[in-house]
Amino acid sequence: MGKASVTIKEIARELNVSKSTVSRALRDSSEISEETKQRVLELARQLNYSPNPIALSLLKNRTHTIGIIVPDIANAFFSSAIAGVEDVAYSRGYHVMIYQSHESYERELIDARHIATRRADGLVVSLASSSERYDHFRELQEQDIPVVFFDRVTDAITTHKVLVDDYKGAFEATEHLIQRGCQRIAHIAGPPKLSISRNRFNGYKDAMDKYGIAMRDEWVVSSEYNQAGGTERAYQLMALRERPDAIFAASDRIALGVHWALRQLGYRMPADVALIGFSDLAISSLLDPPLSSVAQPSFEIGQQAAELLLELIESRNTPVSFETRVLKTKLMIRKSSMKEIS
Amino acid sequence: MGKASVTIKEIARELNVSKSTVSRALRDSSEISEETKQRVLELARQLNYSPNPIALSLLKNRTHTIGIIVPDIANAFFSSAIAGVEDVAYSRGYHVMIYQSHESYERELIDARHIATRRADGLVVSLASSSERYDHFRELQEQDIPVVFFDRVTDAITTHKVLVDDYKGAFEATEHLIQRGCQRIAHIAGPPKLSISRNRFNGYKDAMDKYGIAMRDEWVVSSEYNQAGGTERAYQLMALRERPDAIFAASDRIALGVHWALRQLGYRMPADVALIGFSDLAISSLLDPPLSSVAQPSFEIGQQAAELLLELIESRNTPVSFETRVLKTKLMIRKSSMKEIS
DNA sequence: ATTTTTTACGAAAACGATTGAATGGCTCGG
DNA sequence: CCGAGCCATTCAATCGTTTTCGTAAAAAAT
Repeated sequence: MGKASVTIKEIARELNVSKSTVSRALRDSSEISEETKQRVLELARQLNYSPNPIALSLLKNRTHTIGIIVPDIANAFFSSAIAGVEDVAYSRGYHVMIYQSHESYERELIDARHIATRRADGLVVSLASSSERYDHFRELQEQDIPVVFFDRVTDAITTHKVLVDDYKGAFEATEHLIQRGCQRIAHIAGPPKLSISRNRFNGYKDAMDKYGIAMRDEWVVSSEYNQAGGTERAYQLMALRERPDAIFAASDRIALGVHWALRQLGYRMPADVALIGFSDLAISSLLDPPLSSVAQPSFEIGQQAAELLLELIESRNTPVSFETRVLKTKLMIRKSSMKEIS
Repeated sequence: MGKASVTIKEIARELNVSKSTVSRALRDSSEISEETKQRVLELARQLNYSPNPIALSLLKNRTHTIGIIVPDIANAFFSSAIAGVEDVAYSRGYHVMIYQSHESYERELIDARHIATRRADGLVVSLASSSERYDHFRELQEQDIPVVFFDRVTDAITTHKVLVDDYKGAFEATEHLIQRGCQRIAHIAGPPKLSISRNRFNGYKDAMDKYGIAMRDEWVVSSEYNQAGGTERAYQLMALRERPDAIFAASDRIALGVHWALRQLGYRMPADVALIGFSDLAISSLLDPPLSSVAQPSFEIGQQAAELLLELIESRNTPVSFETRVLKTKLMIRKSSMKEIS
C-alpha cells in the first residue's frame, strides 16, 4: 500500500544517532567518524535511501528543472531542438519541463508565469509568432531565472541566444535559384514579427539586388510557418498573371504546402517552378521531387542553448557577458530546385 | 538583483498577524473575520503573492507533475502523443516532464527511477523496443506512483492502457492489399518484444489465412521502427528470387525507408510493389506516390492516457478497475497501394 | 595535573506552507 | 458574578534536508 520513501530521520532512529549525523555522514563530512559513516552508508544503501529533492529544492531554492517553451512540440524542428536540450540537461542532472505556446502570445505569457511560480531554474524559449511584447521574459530575469532564446529570438531582451545565420542561408538559397536561371523568384516569408522572418526576407532581397533582379511586390507574400499557409500562398502566387518561376519558402513546413499545391495544380518541379525551403526537415528529402532546403542543425541548437542556460544558472550572480551564437546553415540542393540551365 | 518572491510570512509581518491567519485568509476559511480577509487579500494581490508550490509539494507529497517516457521525442507519433498528454495535463493544472528512453531498456529503467526520486505524481509511458523486464514500473506502482501505458504496452503490468486495435488495423491493411490483387505480400514487422509488433503481425497472418494466401517465411522480416531499417529490409526483400508484389510495413517510419528504397531501385508503386504503412504520419500523404497507411489518433491517445492517469492520481487509494482503451484505426488508402486490378 | 585543542556528535533553526489544538477576550444565561 | 460558549487568532508541529552553533569527552599540550 505504498511504502513511504525512507527519510534521513528513519535512518537516524534506527542507528540511534541524530539526523544531523546522518546527513553529514551521507555527505561524507570530515567531522563524522569513519565507523559511523560506514554504518550510515550501509543502512542507507540497504534501505535504498535517496534524498528527497523537494526538500532540497525548498532549502536551496533550486529545482534542477529547466523549462522550455516552443510554439509546437509536434513540429519536427522544435522536437529535435527539445531533444538537444534534453540531451545536455539530462547529462548535467537537470530535468526538462515542456510548455507549448501554440504561437499565441497570451499562452506564452501564461507559460512564462507558470515557470516562475514553479521555480524552474531557467528557461529556454523560441518565440511565438504573435509575440511582440517581451516583459514576461524580463520578469523572469528579474526573479533571477535566466532565459536563453533559440531560433526565434528578440533584440528586446539581452541574454544568450542561439540561432543560425538566417540572412546568409536565405541569401544563398536565393542565389542558388538565380544561378539555376530563375528570374521570377517569389518569396513566402514568415510572420513579420519574428526576426527570423525578417532576416530571411532580407537575405532574399539582397541576393535579388546583388544580381540586379527585379523584385515584385506581389511575389513577396507572408504566411504562418505551417503547411496550410504554404498551400494557400502557392495558389495565390500561381494565380498571378505574371507567374513566378521559383519560390523560396521561409520554412520547410511552408514549402511542404507549396509542394503539395504545385503538384495539385499540375506544375512540374523544377521545370515549371523551382522550390526551396528552410530547415531541412527529415521528410523534405523524401518528397518527390526531393525538396531543396537550407539545413539548420536543430539538435545542436538545442544543445547549445541548454549549455548556455546551465552556465547562467550555475554562475548566478556572477555577471557574464551575453553572447549570440550563430551556427552555420547548409544549403541542401535537391531536385526541386535543380532547374536545367537553358 | 532578484527580488525574492513574497512569502506568507512577509504578509503576516506587514499586517501584524500570524502566518496561520494569512494562510487561512487566503484559503477563504470561515474562521477568519471578513475584515482581516480583505486586508490579507488586498496585500497579497498588491505584492503579487503566489504560494510556493515546492513548499506545498513537501507538505502534501504531491508535485502536480507527471512524467512521460517515450522512445524518441522527435518521432512524430510520440511528439503528437506528448502534445495530447500536455493538453489535458495543462488544463488540469499539471506539468509534464519529458524523458526519452532512446529505445534502451537501461535508459528506461533509469528514467523510471528518476521519476520516482523526483516524486512525480504519475507516469505515462510507451515502452522501449528492447524492454522485456518491467519491474521498474512495478516499483513505481508500489510507491503509489500510478503508471499508464500507451501504444507500446505490456501485459506484465496491470494498469490502464490506451492503444489502437493493432490487430484489426493490420488485418484490414493486409486485406486491402489482397483485394487489390496482390498475391505475394511481404511484411516488415517491428521488434518482436513489443506487443504492437506481434499484434500487427498476427493481423497480417490471419488476413493471409482467411484468403488462403500462402505466407512465405522469407517474406516476413523484422526491423526497428525506423527508416534505415525499412530501407535495409526492402533491399533484402527485393533481392529475393521470388519477389513480393506488396509490402505491409509495421510502421510509417519503416515504410518511409521502403518507399525510398523502392524508388532507388526503380520499382513503380503500386504497379510493381504496393506499399502500406502504419500510423499515418503527416508526411506520408506528401510522398510521391502518397503512402497508404493505417491511421492512429496519436494526439487523442495521449489525451486519453493523461486522463486515465489523472484519474488514478486523484483517486489515490480508492481501488479502481483498470481498463484498456482500444481506439479505432482508420485505413487511409492512397496511391501507393492502389494497384490496378487486372 | 591542569589547560587547550581536537574529535564526534546533537539541538535547533531554516526553507514556505498547512492545520489541529490551544488561547484570549467577549457575550450571555443563570 | 461565574462558567459556558463562541469568535478570531496564535502556537506549534509537520514535510525532509542542510547547516550553524554548541558541547561533552577524549587527546594533546603545558
